[in-house]
Amino acid sequence: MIETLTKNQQLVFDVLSKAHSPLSAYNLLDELRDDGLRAPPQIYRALEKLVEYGMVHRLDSMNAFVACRHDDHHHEGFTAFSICNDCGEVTEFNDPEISKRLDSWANQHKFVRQTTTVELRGQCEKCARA
Amino acid sequence: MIETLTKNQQLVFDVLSKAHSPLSAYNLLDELRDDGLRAPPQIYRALEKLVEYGMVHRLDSMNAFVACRHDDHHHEGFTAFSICNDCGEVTEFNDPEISKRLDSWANQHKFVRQTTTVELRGQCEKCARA
DNA sequence: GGTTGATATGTTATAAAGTAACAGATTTGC
DNA sequence: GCAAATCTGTTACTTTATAACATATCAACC
Repeated sequence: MIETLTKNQQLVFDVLSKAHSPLSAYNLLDELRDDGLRAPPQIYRALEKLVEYGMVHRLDSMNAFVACRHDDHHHEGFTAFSICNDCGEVTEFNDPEISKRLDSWANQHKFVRQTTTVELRGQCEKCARA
Repeated sequence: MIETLTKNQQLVFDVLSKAHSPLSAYNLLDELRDDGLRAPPQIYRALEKLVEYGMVHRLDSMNAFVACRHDDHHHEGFTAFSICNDCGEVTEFNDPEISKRLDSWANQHKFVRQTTTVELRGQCEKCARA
């Protein structure tokens, strides 16, 4: 299922795809001012759709956004992230065992899970060595 | 290790302890205006210490805070949360297997983990039935 | 091709969350 | 009792996010 992006969605997605670390909505706004995006709602609306399509992830622990690096967005379940506090490097991973344990906890407690946030903050290998 | 709280820390902690759902810094400010807390930094400074002591948790996915419900704060590792989007009920849990898998991922990728966010958003049992 | 309903866009204004910086008060350890 | 560290109060500001409303574009159907 490939989504057809609107102009603003495409602009936002392109900037995020080329970025080497997470960008805030206002970082995106700065990048895209010359392309005619002048106000926050234009950015937030594009982000909302991109997140819905699974093409962009929102990092709750830092109020910022990254393009999904998986070829296939829409992988079921959730995505976990490690985020380097020094260089901003973000790595996505998905451990089925963790997924299973969260499911199992939710089932036992009859909690209807809608979204899941898993974020590790710390230092990436390179920054830890430095 | 029992922390001695300062006046403002105690005020903030008391309000959080009595609350039935997460409170934002500004909710706390509203509650505590009559007690002499008039500006955001007073709240944020108290929260910072309380979080450091492990007595309060910050919920990244909603920019809000809850008092820790475990008798012993300072449990090693991290705490996972389920948060009801309807009623705000928060449950803390700690699955050692998840902890282990996250450790294992971090070790394999030489990622130095400093903090961990695990938050499930959805509906609690009661709200799911309604 | 024109009408209609849904979705996307542009804009202004404002709300909500968080921090910098500085002065003064209080506590702690010696 | 003094010095260092910590906590407090305050002003002003930055960053993040949304409400509300008007206009424009698109898709589908007759």
